[in-house]
Amino acid sequence: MSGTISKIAKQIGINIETVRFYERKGLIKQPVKPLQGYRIYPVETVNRIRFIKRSQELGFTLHEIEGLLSLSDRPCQQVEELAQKKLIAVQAKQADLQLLENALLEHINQCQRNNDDTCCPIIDSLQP
Amino acid sequence: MSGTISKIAKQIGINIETVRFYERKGLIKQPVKPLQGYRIYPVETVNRIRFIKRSQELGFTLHEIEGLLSLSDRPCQQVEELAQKKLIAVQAKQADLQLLENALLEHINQCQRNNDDTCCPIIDSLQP
DNA sequence: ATTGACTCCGTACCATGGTACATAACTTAC
DNA sequence: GTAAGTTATGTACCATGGTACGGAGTCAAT
Repeated sequence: MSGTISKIAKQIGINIETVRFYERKGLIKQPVKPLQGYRIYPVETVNRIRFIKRSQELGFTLHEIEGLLSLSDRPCQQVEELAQKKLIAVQAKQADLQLLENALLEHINQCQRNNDDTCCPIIDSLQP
Repeated sequence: MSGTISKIAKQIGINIETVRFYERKGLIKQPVKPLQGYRIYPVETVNRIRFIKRSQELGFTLHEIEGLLSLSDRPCQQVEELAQKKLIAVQAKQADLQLLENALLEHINQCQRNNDDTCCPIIDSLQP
């Protein structure tokens, strides 16, 4: 679970440089360098990176993820407020995706009803 | 409909520089410079830019749009396949967002029932 | 004790999708 | 015909999210 940078990077499935990039961005904190040996990245940091990666898959930017992560360091009251804000962001994103899905579905449907192989409704509908 | 660069940019609602950017990217072709006067962007180019913008709204990258544009002479099937792939990705993203929304809602609830102001378990449950 | 693998650190570079700006030439309006 | 507005052209810069690399230092095994 915990380990040196290459161990945890491999475990998570990301590049070593990405770990360092997150350190530079302040998204994770760099473990203290021991007098002897290499830095050991604790489980919490590994989990934090996984959280970042999962959030990215959900369409959050690193900046937004910073906000999500900051939830964990604050008193409960503030956490709730931030969570509410994020909830609204998530719901807005869902609405956007719904629009996108509808548009795609409509275009695909038109395409499937099309017998004329020489023209495509998707292309046509995108062209004004 | 057709016009000089600033006319058509304003018409489409984009920056002049963006038109030039698309020229540099090869997404549209630069009209021939006439011996007298400014370049005139034909209707086809205006339509092509609108196509690019509409496609972007549907979540396609410029690279994918290049593919779409080059496919426009090809059978409908290939275009449909591209749209199908995009649709599946969109639906997966929606499902993930639904999970996140549920998690946020649940933890906002927990937060409201929580009397201990020093700890707040919101983030932990979002972690893998 | 030396080789090979890994870490550390800084800096440079990459793609994506633009945006800005300087300078000159040209066009249009008055 | 002169000023104001546009165009033309090249180059530089921006944010985002990384990736690569050079030159140390350090570690583990033979």
